[in-house]
Amino acid sequence: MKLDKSFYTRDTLEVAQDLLGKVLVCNDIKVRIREVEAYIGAIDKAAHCYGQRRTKRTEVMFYEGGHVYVYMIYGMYYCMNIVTGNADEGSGVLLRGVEPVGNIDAMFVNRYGISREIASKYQIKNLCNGPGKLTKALNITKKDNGRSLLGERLYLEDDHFVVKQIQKGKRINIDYAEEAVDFEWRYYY
DNA sequence: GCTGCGATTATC
DNA sequence: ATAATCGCAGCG
Repeated sequence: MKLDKSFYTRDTLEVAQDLLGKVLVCNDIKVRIREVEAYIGAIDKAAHCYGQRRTKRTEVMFYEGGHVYVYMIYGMYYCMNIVTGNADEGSGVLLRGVEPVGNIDAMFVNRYGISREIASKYQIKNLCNGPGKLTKALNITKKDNGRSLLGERLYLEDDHFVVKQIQKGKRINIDYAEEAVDFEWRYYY
């Protein structure tokens, strides 16, 4: 079942936890969400849109929940967020890790430019277990910034997979965020 | 215009 | 532990 708008326009921390175990569909590739981090601009110094910082880059973060915020990091990688809550809220959830569900071969080609056999030195375990890796594996780039998750190319599915135990902890690589470094908004299983 | 740096990754 | 690599935000 495809998730509709009402799934995304809720409290960000609830959406973040509910995202775990859901299936992300991108063209013909499917992956299951394993690790996420929430970012809430109104109170979160780690968020790009902290303090209503509305720039060309962060504009999408202020869209209504159910859109995708993609930005480039370190000049080399893209990170993908799912925008949550109401319009002008400025919050979202970063996808930090997923696991392959369908069309793993295409993911290998996207990641390494070669077939899975030839890329045998690389392990499936490392295929998409990071924010920059998963966008590469799914071929998600700047062109997807602002895209709706209610469309055809990119959307989420609930296949009734049950996550037994959700783990939580502090977010990764946000040392600059002062008190927000201690917010336990990273969820995984 | 300039500058410093980042919600990362692969490799040493 | 460190290089790779460039768009963005802040400043002026």
